[in-house]
Amino acid sequence: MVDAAGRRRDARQAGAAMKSRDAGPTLKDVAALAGVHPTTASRALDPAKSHLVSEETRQRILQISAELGYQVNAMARSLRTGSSGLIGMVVADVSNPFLPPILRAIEHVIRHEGLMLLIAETHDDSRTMQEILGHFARRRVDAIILSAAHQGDLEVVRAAAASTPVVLAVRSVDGGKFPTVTHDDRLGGRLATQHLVELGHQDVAQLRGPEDVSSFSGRSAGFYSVLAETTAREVGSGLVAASPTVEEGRRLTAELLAAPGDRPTAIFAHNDQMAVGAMDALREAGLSCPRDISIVGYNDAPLADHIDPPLTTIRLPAAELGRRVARLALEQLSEEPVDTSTVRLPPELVVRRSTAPLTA
Amino acid sequence: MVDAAGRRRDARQAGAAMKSRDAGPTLKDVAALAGVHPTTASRALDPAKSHLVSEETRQRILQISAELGYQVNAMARSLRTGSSGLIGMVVADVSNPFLPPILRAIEHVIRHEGLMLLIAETHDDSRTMQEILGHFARRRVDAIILSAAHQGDLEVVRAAAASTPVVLAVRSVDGGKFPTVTHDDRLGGRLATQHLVELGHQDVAQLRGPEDVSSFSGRSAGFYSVLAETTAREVGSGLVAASPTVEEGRRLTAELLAAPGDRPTAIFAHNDQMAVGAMDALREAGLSCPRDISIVGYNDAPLADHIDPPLTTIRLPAAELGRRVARLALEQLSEEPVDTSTVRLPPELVVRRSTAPLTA
DNA sequence: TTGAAAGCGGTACCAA
DNA sequence: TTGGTACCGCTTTCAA
Repeated sequence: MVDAAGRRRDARQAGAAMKSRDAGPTLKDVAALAGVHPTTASRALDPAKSHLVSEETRQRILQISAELGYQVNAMARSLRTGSSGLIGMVVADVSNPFLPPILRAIEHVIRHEGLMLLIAETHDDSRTMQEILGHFARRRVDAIILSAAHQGDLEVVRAAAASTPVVLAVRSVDGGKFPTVTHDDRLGGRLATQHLVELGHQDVAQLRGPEDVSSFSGRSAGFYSVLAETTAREVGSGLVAASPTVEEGRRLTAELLAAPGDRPTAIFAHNDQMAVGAMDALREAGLSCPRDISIVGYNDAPLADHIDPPLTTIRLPAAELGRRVARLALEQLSEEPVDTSTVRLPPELVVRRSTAPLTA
Repeated sequence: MVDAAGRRRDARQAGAAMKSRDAGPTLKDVAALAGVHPTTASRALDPAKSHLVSEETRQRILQISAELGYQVNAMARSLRTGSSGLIGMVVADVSNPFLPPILRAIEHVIRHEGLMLLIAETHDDSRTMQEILGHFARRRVDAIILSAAHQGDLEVVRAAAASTPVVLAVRSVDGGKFPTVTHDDRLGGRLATQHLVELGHQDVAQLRGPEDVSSFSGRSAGFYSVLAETTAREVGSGLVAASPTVEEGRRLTAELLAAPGDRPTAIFAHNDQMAVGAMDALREAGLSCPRDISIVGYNDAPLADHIDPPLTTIRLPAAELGRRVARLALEQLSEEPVDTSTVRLPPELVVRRSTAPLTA
């Protein structure tokens, strides 16, 4: 067996039988076997420049490259060209059911352009986010898609944006000038609340997510904007979940039901998990949904249509959002002037059986 | 404003106002400002070697580095050291609900070691998988975690493993010698089927996932192994889903119910989505679960405990599986002899209300 | 159409 | 403890 490179093989003699995987052919190897200069080999293998090489030598190089199983070293290339071909994506939590469809759309667009997506989770921890942004900076990602921002992260995001283009997805940040694609949480909150009011409900509660996340503050704003236009009123205003989980939804609702004073006849939960938790709490209190209390969720999570009762909820335009975010991120790669406006896609109301007219 | 590097700034004059983000300080800049050789700066910034530098100069270098906001160029470093610090993870579909907890565990371990996880989806398409493996190869990932393999991918995986250590997760591949961590699908299939048989069911059907995926063939094997030990028999053996979705579960079950001959009194669905689809089909046929037919799912997806009726299912040891996979992948980075044995973690049965004793 | 030289930003190795 | 040199693998620029 001929060793094209003839380097580093002595290690075999010295050490114990090492895996032979370490080396891998380089462009130099390909060039040597083809009897050309590395530059020529480089040109032949680059579709954008292969026209500079005679058809004959091009074919020879291509064939040898294939025979050797040559794969360019992306790090060497990136170092030289200044572009890593990586887009960094920061999410709060992959298991949040609205994310996968968005990720899928983004990845589709990104990979179509020959780039790769680097995904990392913050678990809504600001320090973790900073760590991740550091990683991304060191890897010289070409752009960052950030869908894990809290309002308090403004300065951190600004710092990251100083060295790498940043696009905000899903969650916006006030005060910064970042290109953003989200969906209209305020409208979503309005749709949910309006639906309840139209069903005749006058005593409405909401289960709020953390208010320093734009998604949740937007939903709250929508909720209040509808109340302001009607005679309906909020019951129990302090219901903010530390994290918007099933368990928190259950706990907050149990508190709400146990509190003295009026009981709501409808609840707007800021996501489906909390809505489901609310259902649990009702059941434990001997109440029934929707007979005693109507519930609206948010996100239209998988199986939300199969729970008992099927959940009325708000659906996001996930695929469209993902595509837009990806395209926006790609636009940042060119030297064009950056559009820092915010795109807000409209969500829609999905009516199922967890909501019903108020029974006098 | 002083430019430490003094390079490439003329571009500003020439072109239109460009983003000033392109440059970023280099090690050379740090060294120059600190009045030392780049080598010394490199050592000072590497915790493993900073003891080779006098405390005084070390502090100076650290401070200047911080002031400049210096971030090492990971590509340059990797090129020289031969290690990219990336682990490539190939999954079939991020939205598959059993994945996020596994990803989380893997990411936790990986990031703890200072590495990053590169995640890509195949959508169960073999060509896409090859593309992804190509990407990973070019980026010189230090190891690949593959949880998207089909039995037919043996050669492709082997090829990838020739240049990069590969660890199989969740799905195993017959015939190759790859270190593997999965859970025991055969046992899971047995637990589900045994549960049904113990409830008195004699006419049992299964909704099978694609049989070229080890997860599903394992579950089938478990199913049949229990039948062979009892007097129970399978109803309608040809029920293989093209993809294991709610809709496919509904369709196959509708077919099953419409077929002439005996009707099963229990169904083992190879995942929760198909189980839910089966429930839909029952309802459409005017039947009730579990009164007429008991149903067992697989994976214990989020909200599986809240659907109507709450789903009896099999739960995977996701976090443990993720940790093991990650550790196994990290082990491959050292030159140790590789352990190619397969670890199979035990799943557990979660009994809810979609299964009930056979009513004579 | 091809080649030569330089350099991207670091680190390994050896010398001082 | 510090510096000098070479080089990781590729692409760019300029010359032939």
